[in-house]
Amino acid sequence: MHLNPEQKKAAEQIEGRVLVLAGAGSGKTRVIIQRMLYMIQIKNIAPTAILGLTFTNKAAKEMQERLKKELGKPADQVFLSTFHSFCVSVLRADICRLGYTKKFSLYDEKDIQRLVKNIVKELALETTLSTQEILQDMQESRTKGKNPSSPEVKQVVDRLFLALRAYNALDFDHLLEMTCQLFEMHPAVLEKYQDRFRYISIDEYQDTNPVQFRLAELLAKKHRNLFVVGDDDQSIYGFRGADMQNILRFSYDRLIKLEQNYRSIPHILDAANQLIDKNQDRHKKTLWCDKKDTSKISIFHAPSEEKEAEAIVERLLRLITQRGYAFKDIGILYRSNILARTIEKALLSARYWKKGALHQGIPYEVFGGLSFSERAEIKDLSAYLKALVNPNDQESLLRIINVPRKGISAPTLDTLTKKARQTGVSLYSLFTHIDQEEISSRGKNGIKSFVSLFEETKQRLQNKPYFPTLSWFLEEIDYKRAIEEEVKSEKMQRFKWENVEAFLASLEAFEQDHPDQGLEDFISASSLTKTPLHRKQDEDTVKLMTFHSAKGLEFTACFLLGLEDHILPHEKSQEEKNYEEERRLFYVGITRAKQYLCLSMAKERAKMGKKVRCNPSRFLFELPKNSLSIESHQL
DNA sequence: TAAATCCGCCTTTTT
DNA sequence: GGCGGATTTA
Repeated sequence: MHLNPEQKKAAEQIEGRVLVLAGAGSGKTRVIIQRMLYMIQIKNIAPTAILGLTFTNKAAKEMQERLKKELGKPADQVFLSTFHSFCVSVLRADICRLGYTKKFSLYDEKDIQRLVKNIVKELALETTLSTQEILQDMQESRTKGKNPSSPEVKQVVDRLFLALRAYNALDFDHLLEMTCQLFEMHPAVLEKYQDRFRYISIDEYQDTNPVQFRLAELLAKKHRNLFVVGDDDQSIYGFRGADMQNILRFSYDRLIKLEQNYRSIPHILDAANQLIDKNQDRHKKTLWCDKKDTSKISIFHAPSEEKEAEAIVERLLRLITQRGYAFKDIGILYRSNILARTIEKALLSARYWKKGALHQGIPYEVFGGLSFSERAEIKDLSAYLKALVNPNDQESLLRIINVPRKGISAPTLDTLTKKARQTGVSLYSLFTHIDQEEISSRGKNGIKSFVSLFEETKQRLQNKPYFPTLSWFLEEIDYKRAIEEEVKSEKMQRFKWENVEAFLASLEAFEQDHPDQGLEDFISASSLTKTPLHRKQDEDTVKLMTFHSAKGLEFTACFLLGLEDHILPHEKSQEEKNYEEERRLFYVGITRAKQYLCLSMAKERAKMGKKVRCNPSRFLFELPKNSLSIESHQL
């Protein structure tokens, strides 16, 4: 692997605090991999002393694979994972010091929302804040590591934490918070990790929030070897608590800028550079390349969103027929998911010739929407497992106690949960002595049959493998029939059942790959990743996704659509006068393209069922005219 | 308890 | 315009 001089500097700077500002397409993953190789092969550093933190599973997996290709088996000893998975493994070992047990459950945002809703209802707060606003305030105060803005919200947060503790459950933010707490309250534990991971690197550092910052600083405090890579110009997760100041004010011993771009042609880079230069709050850098292709960026204005979509499809087909591109070389990107609708329709009805035959429908995949672990049936299955592993997990228990339906009504459950809270007894232990409760006999019978099956399943789960027990359990509760009764369309039933099978298959695969790990490890691994654990190959399809999900990817050809004021910058961002992040978002979109980039907008667009007139995005006027080729929407 | 209707939402969302 | 969640109704 050849490195340019700047990349080489970065790869060979092993000691101290190093900040690498890596522009889009500047080969930063290559640098991280080379650096690890250099440490292990040249500097004789033990692979186990290296920790690499990333934000996505995809990035972690890619790094592990690339490292393995170069290094072989020792690559497995390098600890490469997401912040969250790293925290899970720390907490599994030592969370007992914080009053939890290692079989804790993980709650996702939806679970927390439900829980908070109930808490708000129960507290009957005298406040004008909606549950939504409370959630938002809570979220913000937590990621920023400060106090909520009102006493009511504080009350809700306190209550939420009490509930989570009683249920032996954590949410995603908690994983980070608790790990920090553990390290701060138990220096010996921290020191164990400091001494093990003497060399730490963090990817996409511009996306760290204050808690992640704290965590990284704690880990690196003793040996001071912290290597962070990022691009402040690509910080687009501010709305989730990411704090750009972390990268802008990182105190470094050495700063290295990677500005040579290996991805895009000159006009695309010119446009990107000139656009982002309008931002004030940034480390100044300018991307350059040595490519000679002088093609310009296409741009057109269509009379309607339908016409815009058709015009994109037409251009897309030209790329295929005239330039020999494959579908998978093409990305269609937009600000928000709703914008996918119109373009999908146009892709479905497109007709084209391929290998002498007339085809209808361009193959495509839409990214985003409900991820695997968020689908109702998958949430049911993991709720079963969570409750089996951790019977204190009241939320999971409530989710599945009446699935499939067995006559346990909401009021019955309300009575029981209230009693559980007041007496400090877990809901499940009330279930096991249900005869003593005053509830309907139908409810009693339902709960009794649930408890006996549950107990038997727990017995069977004492022994590995778990997979046959789960299959047996699903047969027992006749989950397939429950799905069939729940949803009408046959297509949907099939889809859901396939998901169930995929989940079972992933349990089986996990057990084979990790024979020494427990069921709780499988559950957290599967709730920390969006896709089922085994993934299909990259198919030859056009990819549709938001600017946000496109970060880190590249396409030979890119279409950015809906570039209208109110969409980009989004109207809700305008209220906060926060244009800079929106500009970065556009920058991320532009820099995804290697050879061909097409920008488009429509004069009118449906908004909540009504057509409204739209103006071109103000950002378009910031691009160099010389780099644009203004076209009619009709070719 | 389950079906029917009504209401309010609608930016992005690595984990 | 379309979806999920909550509330009302049978």
